[in-house]
Amino acid sequence: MASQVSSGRQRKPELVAEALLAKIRSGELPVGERLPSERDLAGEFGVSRNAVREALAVLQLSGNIETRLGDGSYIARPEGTVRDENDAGLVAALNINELLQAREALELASALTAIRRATRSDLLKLDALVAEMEEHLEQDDYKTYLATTMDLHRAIASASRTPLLVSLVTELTTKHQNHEWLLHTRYTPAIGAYSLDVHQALVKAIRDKDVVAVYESTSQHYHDYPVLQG
Amino acid sequence: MASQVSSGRQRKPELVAEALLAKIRSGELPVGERLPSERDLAGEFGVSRNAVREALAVLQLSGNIETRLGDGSYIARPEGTVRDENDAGLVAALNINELLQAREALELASALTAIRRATRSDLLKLDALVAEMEEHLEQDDYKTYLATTMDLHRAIASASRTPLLVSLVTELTTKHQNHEWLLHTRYTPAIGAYSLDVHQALVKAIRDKDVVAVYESTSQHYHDYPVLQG
DNA sequence: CAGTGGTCTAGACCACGGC
DNA sequence: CCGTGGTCTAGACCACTGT
Repeated sequence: MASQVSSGRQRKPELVAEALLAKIRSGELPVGERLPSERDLAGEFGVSRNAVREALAVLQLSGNIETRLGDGSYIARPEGTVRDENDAGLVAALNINELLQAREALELASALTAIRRATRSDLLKLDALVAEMEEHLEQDDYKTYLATTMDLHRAIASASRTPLLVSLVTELTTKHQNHEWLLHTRYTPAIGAYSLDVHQALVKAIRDKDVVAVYESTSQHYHDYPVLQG
Repeated sequence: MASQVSSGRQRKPELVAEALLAKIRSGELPVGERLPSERDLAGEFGVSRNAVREALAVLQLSGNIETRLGDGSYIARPEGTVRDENDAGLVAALNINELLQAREALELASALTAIRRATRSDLLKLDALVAEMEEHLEQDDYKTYLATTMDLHRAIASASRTPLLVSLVTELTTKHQNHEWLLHTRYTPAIGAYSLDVHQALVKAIRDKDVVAVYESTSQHYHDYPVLQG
């Protein structure tokens, strides 16, 4: 029955879901009301029970109905407020302090996750970056030193094998690098040496799988970060 | 044919998915290899094509295979290896396994940061949510229990006072809830009790400012998460 | 008990891709 | 062209819930 509706490019389940949603919106199906059985709905809409079930599954996901096994489906709420989150502007909206807080938290997560997931080659890469930082510092090339520091943090994120962390840390460090306030930070040999020390400790802590040491070195890193507070 | 397999309590699609996953892990199906057609797989496993399709849908969501219309399905990667490309899309682009990894890392960061920043009222709110979880569990209302669990994780993120973490954890838990139906989480009283235990330990660890305990309870939480493919 | 949702089947038709 | 995945159907059996 219900000969193939060839015209519509929309799938049957979607059409059914929208029809039911319309009835909910119009008040024809008030909250708490019990829906007809799946078999009845199939007959009413001229589709198979499978199509009806898929439509109901969608409405369940959006929280519009609630289904009870052996009983029936009930209207849960008149209009599901659908969450349409977009993380595009998420990072962009952060101010300086929030960005620093975010970096601290995310790099802590990266390092702790890297403890469990880093491969030997990951660790070697971290060693190489620390060595590179050391060289830049010896040549008083603070600018390159800073850039390599960012590379290190991105490498740690990579070692965590967590795609979202890689994306976020990359985005945050890049934004960090691009901000002019970073250029205002005055690196002296003493500050540089201290910074290197903290990063060496961080890498060592990851290799030693020392959770507490990772936590402390990360806290240290940001607590002493050369930036205006407030 | 293939009369009702009454033995297994597991659904056919899951059995098929696990069988295919085993072949992938064993190397019998190397990366890039093309799977037999859905019709052939149905014959091979003695199930209907629908069951095969549902199994393949799960493997697609977890990123193990890639399906091309009119062509076939191909092995995308052997296991939790990462996909390189794109930084756009971010959260939206994550599959289930990556989403779980991201949640673990971010919630670890939230909890650890909350150790330093949570106020007394934050802690009281966490207690309240744990108590609520306890009640839902006593009533065997696993669905509401799960929802409250997500609330708890969001509350912990709030307690970290880190805007980006709040946004991300909210987004991830919401997306997770929408995918829950595919995970076919089978909550039993034993699993529920264990889960509650882990969450209670987490909140206690935050209050005690016990870094190691936070790390361990978070690891525990996700290590034992009821989901296909560890 | 009868009715409901949960699952699975066998078969059909379509649109698309490669040969 | 043929085979593939994408969709839908009609019907079946099961486990559960309400009365």
